[in-house]
Amino acid sequence: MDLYAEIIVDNNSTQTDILYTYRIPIEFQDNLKIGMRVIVPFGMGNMLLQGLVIKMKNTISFNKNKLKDIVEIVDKEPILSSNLIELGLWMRREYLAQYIEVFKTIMPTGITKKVKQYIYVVDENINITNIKSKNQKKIIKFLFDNNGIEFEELKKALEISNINSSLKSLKSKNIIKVENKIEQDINKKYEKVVVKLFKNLDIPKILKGLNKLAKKQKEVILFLKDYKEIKLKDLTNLVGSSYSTIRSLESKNLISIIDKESPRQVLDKNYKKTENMELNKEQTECYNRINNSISNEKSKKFLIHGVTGSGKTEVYIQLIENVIKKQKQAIVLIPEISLTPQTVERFVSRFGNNVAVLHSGLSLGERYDEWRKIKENKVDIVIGARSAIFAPFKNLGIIIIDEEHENSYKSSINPKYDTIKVAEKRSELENAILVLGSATPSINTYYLAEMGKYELLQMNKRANKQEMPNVDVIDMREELENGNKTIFSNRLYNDIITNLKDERQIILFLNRRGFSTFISCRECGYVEKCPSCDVSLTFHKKENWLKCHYCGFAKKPVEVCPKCESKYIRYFGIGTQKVEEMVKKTFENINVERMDIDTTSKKNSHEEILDRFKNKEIDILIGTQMISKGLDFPNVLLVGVIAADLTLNLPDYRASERTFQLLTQVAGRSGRGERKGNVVVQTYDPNHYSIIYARSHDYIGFYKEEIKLRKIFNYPPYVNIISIVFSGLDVRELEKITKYISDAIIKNIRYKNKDFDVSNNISKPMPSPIPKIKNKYRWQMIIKSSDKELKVIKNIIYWVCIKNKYNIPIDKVKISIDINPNSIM
DNA sequence: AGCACGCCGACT
DNA sequence: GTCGGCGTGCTC
Repeated sequence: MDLYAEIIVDNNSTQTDILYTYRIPIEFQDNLKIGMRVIVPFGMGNMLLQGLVIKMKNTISFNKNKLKDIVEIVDKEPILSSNLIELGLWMRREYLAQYIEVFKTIMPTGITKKVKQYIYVVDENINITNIKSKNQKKIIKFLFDNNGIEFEELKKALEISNINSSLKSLKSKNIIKVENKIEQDINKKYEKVVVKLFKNLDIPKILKGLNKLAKKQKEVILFLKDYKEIKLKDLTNLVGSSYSTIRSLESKNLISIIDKESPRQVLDKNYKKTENMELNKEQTECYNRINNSISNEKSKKFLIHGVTGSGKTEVYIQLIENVIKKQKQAIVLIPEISLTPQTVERFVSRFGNNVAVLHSGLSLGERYDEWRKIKENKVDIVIGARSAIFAPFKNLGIIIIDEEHENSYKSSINPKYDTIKVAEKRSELENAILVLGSATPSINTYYLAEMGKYELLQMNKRANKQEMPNVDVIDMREELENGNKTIFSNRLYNDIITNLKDERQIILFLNRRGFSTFISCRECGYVEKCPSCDVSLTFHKKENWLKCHYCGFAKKPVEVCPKCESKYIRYFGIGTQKVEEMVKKTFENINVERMDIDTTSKKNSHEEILDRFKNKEIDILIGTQMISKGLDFPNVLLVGVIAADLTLNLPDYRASERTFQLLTQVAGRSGRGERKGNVVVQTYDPNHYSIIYARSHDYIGFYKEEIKLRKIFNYPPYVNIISIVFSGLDVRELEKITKYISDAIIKNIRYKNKDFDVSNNISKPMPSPIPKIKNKYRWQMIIKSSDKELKVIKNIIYWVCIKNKYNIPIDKVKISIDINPNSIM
């Protein structure tokens, strides 16, 4: 019977982004299934590539002569379920990505197999004088000493420009042969294990049979009495014997030494086991509502809006318990930055080694091991950052997304997917429950809850009946008028003093790192900028460097203005480094620590700082938004926000939303113990609604105000935003191409829909808010689209920008398309 | 993307 | 003739 497979080929090009059909040879027809990887010949050179089987069928609609055969099946079992394949196909259309990009995201990283070619001389006694070509002679000579060398190595060693044609010619003359071997990037980790082959009953007999001098061997035999098998390393350690002792026992067939796969240990197993906590009234209500749906086994979506400290995690845990009882599995997503041991511990201490953890801190091998634990049904729960949404569970029961509003749920690389949307889709495909949770839901999600797409569950009280902290807003303009030029208002200063006296710990928050944001000449106004990006350089005092926060460029600060040679160089704006310095200057004999990207770049430094804070070795912790999430330190009664305006003044439609979320989250770090906490918010804009509502912990009030503005100014959730960013080295060319593309898109949209309001929904192409990054100029166009029109517009963008229907010379520019981006900057 | 093919000019 | 360089066009 004829059977064909449609395959995604492992080739990173928009031009090969289609499904290719291959014939399935008879001998593979029984074993090949959708979701397996195969090796196929591709292109004119029949280069062997990995492919993923997406569909199977028994008829084809085009010329059979073009068909090639699948060469080999890679997997014994599908690595992707049909649900995950469908999810991937959906993502491709939704985010205008390529097949290969999507499926590389869904598959575990590094699983891709590469075919390597090994080159051999057929006859080692060949007479090379018969070979006329210089290059071919060179190759054969080299192969005499390096027979069976890998192709890439040969290429590197010989530096022959057109080595492929020389090899081809040699091959056709049967002088060399090429062997293909499939190699995988990551190898499983193996460990030697000793298996007992004798019965305990026979021990006396065995001991007698051994040589009198074989003292150690006898010890080992006796030791093995209590074991069926034991790791070689443990055995030699515990008995104090050497490997040779064990080996001689092996030669006597008393034991065998085998290589056993050992999963790398990602979690520290020594977490204390904890029991369920009793749920309060609100938690119980919430739990029951969701649990009903779990019992009904019908896909449903929930949004838990619960204030900071309302005990959402405990509800999640008890829901998961029930899901597992039903033989189903659970995915728990948390934002990357709060994926600290503190959060993971809560789940692991309840579920033990039934949990797999996936996050960016893992090595490729570790990640692969965790993935396989899920795949092989060794765990029922995965906890991880956004990519854990693709965990290959077979019977998914629930997806929980905590801190639903977080930016990191939107991917900024292709496919630029929104985890919330993907989770919605997956929960529908798998018939699972989706639970989103947040103290400050994103405006989008809350709107959808109001529209009935999510069932809204409110938790307004803190679980241990703690009171919400008191938030005071300080007008920094008044402070200045009263002659206070420091970065601390009188109020914050006094509060810090009292809290230090009471041996309480303090968190100070400023969402900007470095020392000064820009330096400029007072005489002529010259500002030091990055030579390859169009942004001002940030001064980092500790390293005495001006750094570019976009490309990492760094230089020593100037003492004289390079433009007018004036010595009056001034440093403007404050960052966390400056706050640190001011704290040290103002409050003596205290321990201060700063936590931002600059101090936490080393592995584990994040945890180390938090551990020291927990052990009260730090009095004042200063940090960026890194410290706004999930930290639960009962000894903190004061949180100070140095400048709330930073996020507020960004030219982005979500600036208010961000500010409100950030203030609420930071405030939530205060008063987690028995006593009521305090928050001091310093700002130059105390009457801004996001600050006013954050002060009274009034999410709903904020939401109502914000959603009104979104409607008036035509922003999400009322429209979708599509951002297309063009970047290239030549500005004039970039501008020209951007305009061609923009015109083509507008023309097509008009053609499809005469009534489309182009002037209100499509921005003219213009330079990006950051017009240059890493020497590449950036132009941008923004399209607003209703849900109804979105599909058509995306399709137009696909044909114009990706398939290049109009033959615009787009190969010189990079086009990045982002559907509903995090920010439009 | 990665490769072959074809065309051209340079070099033995 | 052979080799290297480069532009073009295709990949089931």
